[in-house]
Amino acid sequence: MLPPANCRQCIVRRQALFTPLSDADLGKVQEARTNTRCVKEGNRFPTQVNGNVTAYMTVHSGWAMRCRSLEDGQVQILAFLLPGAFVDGSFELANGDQYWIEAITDVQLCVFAGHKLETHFTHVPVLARTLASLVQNEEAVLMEHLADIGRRDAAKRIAHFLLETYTRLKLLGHADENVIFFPLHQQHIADALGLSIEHVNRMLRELRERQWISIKHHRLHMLDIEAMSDYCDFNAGYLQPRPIL
Amino acid sequence: MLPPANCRQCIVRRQALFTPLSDADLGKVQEARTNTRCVKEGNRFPTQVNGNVTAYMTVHSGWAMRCRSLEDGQVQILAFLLPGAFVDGSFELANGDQYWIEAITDVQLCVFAGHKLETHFTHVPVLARTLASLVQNEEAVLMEHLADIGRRDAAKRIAHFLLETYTRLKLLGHADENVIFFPLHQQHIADALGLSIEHVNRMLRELRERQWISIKHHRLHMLDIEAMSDYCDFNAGYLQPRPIL
DNA sequence: CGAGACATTGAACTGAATCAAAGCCTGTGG
DNA sequence: CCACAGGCTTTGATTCAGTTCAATGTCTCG
Repeated sequence: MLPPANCRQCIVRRQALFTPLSDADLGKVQEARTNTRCVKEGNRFPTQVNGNVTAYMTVHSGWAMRCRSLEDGQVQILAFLLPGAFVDGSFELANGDQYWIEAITDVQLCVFAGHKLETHFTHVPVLARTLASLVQNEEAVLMEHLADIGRRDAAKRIAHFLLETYTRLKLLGHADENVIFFPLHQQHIADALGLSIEHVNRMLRELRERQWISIKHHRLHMLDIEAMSDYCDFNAGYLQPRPIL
Repeated sequence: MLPPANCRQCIVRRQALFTPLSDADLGKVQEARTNTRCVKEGNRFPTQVNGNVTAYMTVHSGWAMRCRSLEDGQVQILAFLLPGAFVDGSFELANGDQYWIEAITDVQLCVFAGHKLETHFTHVPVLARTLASLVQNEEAVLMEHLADIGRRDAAKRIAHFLLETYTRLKLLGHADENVIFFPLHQQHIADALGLSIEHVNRMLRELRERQWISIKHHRLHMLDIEAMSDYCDFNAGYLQPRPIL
């Protein structure tokens, strides 16, 4: 799915950084968008485009992940980025060896020239305020993951993760009839939740045998959201975007 | 340590939200500060003061923690708040049963009227931009905790946590000669790192026997930062505040 | 048809939890 | 000045959730 030439027509805009912008302000933002770009499955997001430092990007379509590698070769997936995600790549730029962002499926990116967008943060106050809100929403997800990994057992952890992912996509309008597109392999789930791939497999079987989920051909089917939410204490509250004032 | 009546003289200001403000802008912020307040050890931060919703606070002195409780009674500590921390309490306000902020020592707070500060976010663009940067720095710490809990064993996890805490205080200018004030009990460490208190005890002994640390009378002494950093792959890069543009 | 990538299963092992007692301060009151 | 109560810390023994190791199965694609 290619991004349109004009940001005004963009379908992910309402979930992204540029939600509350007036038509005039949106025009300014459009100027900062230097280009669009496809990152192929398995590749890392660019930290530079055309020789310019490009700290800012929006995921227009596809799935990506923010990664951290430890010195013993293990990988921790810190977050999954879905359409609409606004990425400030400056952190990865500064710590490129240990942190990076990688495409899980092919990803369409809108790339913004760092210095141009920074200018807008000053001239369009609501933009900076929206950025802060977006980062806070991201933070809420991270905090819930922390509770997940720190205090829930493997089965609940996985159940919670699947419910969260389903709900995020639903809020983005990408779920129909309790089914979502789900490109993750068991290794991704293991790396995100701090488990071994074999144990993920066993626990997924458990959830399958309870008739709560079914995963086939990269489609995740949620068969009993209520029972599952109850089981792992999932409450979607933390996923609701907080109002931008 | 009481906050001064005038924000211009505040010693934590350089680490906090109001770092880059001009004298005039600082005056505006000062108006939004409705009062200061002491939260006693063990008590929760206020979500209301004088009947007003007070979503914003700065920790002027003392230690606090952001908590999440799960339905089975377990607690996950999501973050420790140190002097200079800027707190947007709106999330806790909306999810008060499950999320809250609690004082570990007596804490001096500066409290801001939500609506007044929001106004300044619009009129003083750099303020909103700074907020976004602060939240991003917080996020970096959270991400590192995720890697910590997800992929490091208990001993490394604790070593990493102690190094992080020491470094954060050092960056704030609160460390002298490899010693910091350290009010945490073993239960706090357990709840932050997803371990049992007994295991925390055993692993602390291990670190003590290696002559890496010593904890006495609420003082943490770092005896061999180099060896310990090496052991647990600690790299302070993620703690450096990112530049506010 | 064969190769490679991913998923699945089983058995043995282990890091950390749990359960159960002591030990050790610190402050309080007789 | 001593006793003792309560909150933390320490230690040991046992158990268990989750890892590791080792195959085997299955799907897809050239």
